[in-house]
Amino acid sequence: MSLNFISLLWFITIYMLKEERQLAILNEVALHNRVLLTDIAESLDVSIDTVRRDVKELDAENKLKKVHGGAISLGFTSHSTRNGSIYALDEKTRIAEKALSLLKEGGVIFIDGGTTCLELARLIPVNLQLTCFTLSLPVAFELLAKPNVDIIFIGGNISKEAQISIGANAIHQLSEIKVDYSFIGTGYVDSLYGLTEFDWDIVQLKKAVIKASKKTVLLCISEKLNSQHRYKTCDINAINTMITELDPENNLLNLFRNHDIRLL
Amino acid sequence: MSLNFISLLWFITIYMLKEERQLAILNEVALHNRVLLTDIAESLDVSIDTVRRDVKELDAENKLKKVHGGAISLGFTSHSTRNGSIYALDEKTRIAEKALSLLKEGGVIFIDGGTTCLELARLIPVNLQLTCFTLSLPVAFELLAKPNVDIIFIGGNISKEAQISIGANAIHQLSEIKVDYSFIGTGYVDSLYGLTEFDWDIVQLKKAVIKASKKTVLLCISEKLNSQHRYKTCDINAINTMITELDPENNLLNLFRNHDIRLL
DNA sequence: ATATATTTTGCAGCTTTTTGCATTTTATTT
DNA sequence: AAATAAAATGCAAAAAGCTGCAAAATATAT
Repeated sequence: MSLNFISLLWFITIYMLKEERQLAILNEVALHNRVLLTDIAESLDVSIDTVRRDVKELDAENKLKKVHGGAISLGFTSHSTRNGSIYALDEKTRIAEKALSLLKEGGVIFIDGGTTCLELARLIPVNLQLTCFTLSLPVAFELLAKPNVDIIFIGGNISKEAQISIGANAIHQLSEIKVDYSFIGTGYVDSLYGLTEFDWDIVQLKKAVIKASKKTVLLCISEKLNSQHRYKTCDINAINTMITELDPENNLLNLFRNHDIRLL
Repeated sequence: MSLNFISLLWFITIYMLKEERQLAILNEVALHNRVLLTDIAESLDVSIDTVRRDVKELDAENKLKKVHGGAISLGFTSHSTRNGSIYALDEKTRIAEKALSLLKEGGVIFIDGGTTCLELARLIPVNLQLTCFTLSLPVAFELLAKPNVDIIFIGGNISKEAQISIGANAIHQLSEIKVDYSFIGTGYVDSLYGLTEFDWDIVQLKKAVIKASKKTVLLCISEKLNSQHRYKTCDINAINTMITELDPENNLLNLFRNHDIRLL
């Protein structure tokens, strides 16, 4: 027992457990799709041999792919959903990174479809324990790679273009859950007209999602700000937090400051 | 032009893993269908010899076609989900082809998880109109490519290893549907002991599938014949049609002939 | 708590891989 | 056929990987 206390002390000060180290490596790989053994050795302050052995083990466990001089993500090689180039990927990645800060160990969240939300799913740290609802096939796929994430897929009719469940069944199932946070995208957003969509079905779905959430987080590239369309999902006030790739103080966000909404 | 971001990457990291480089080459080929070795060498800032060797390897792996002075895309052959080599793929393809003969225009079917069933999903003709239930993420993904197939995904907890919905929710939803044909796989099958599985959860699910089907079709490579495990899904009589890669008259199937089961 | 076994880690020497250059061979073009 | 471009070949330097080993750390047993 007292030994445990000592190892805890060690952990805090200098020493890192093998498992922690390997998780750190996996995290790095998940985040950047690649690592160099030398970089890891330096940043974790262990010899390159140790890193090499770690990577070898992780490779044997199929957690990553070891290559000459480093390691790459498994998804990077095969069909990680993002082979087809995603529009404004950099912005979306930045948004997703900010959203990560809202995630808490053991939390229950919902992740919407769309490339920005997919990016969020992709960036979830491998060591974070979460329960995650989704109705997006690509998101579910991405989450398969996270050993500590419980995935619950909301079934229903699958929309080919959006690759998500839609329809009455999906909506009904949403009505039976309540998550801490939902991370959603939107087709259009305006400080006055709120969130709007081109598609009526999608609106029904998003309404159900918002109703199923204690807090709703909107992930939205700034390009979509001050745009609107036919069908309304909700008022801007229904959103608790809005994350764009911009600095929260950016002038482009001024119109949103009057509302009861947190900008990130 | 489109390689600019890569040279930026290079500049920042000073070193690029061989795999990354090859991925970049593949990307360029996928994007423009043709590349010149000299261009690649310049934009990736490596010698032309290195590029040449890379392209040679990629060609050997059938990722692209090497031509004099450059490389060209293979065409739209391999861009499906099946990169990871599937065990006994030939056999499974033959099974799936036979299963296709049971599909009827406008039919309502269920497709199980597993590589054999995935192969069936892949081979569904693009012009065939179907309504297709599934609880397998890979199957759903594959069906996205079929414009005339309505996909209904049975939601639930997602099993990471099987990549399917499991649990009470999935089972309950299955209880509310009835399909013309279900195409299922099994872990083990024996003429005497019927269909068995290693996993109890899976058994519950398959029972629900069978109950939800007017007719049940078992897709099963002959290697699994006469094997059994702990938990029982159903008697062999519960199966209407069994499809293996073998000729229906093959002696290996003799034990199954006594039962009220159609062999294909 | 102490002693013992097991695992982990870093190091040294040696092997393998990767890469760029020089040279020769092969292919393409005019 | 000559000129030119591309590919193959051999080679050497540098980087990375592997193996065995001893010290250190951790786990287990007494």
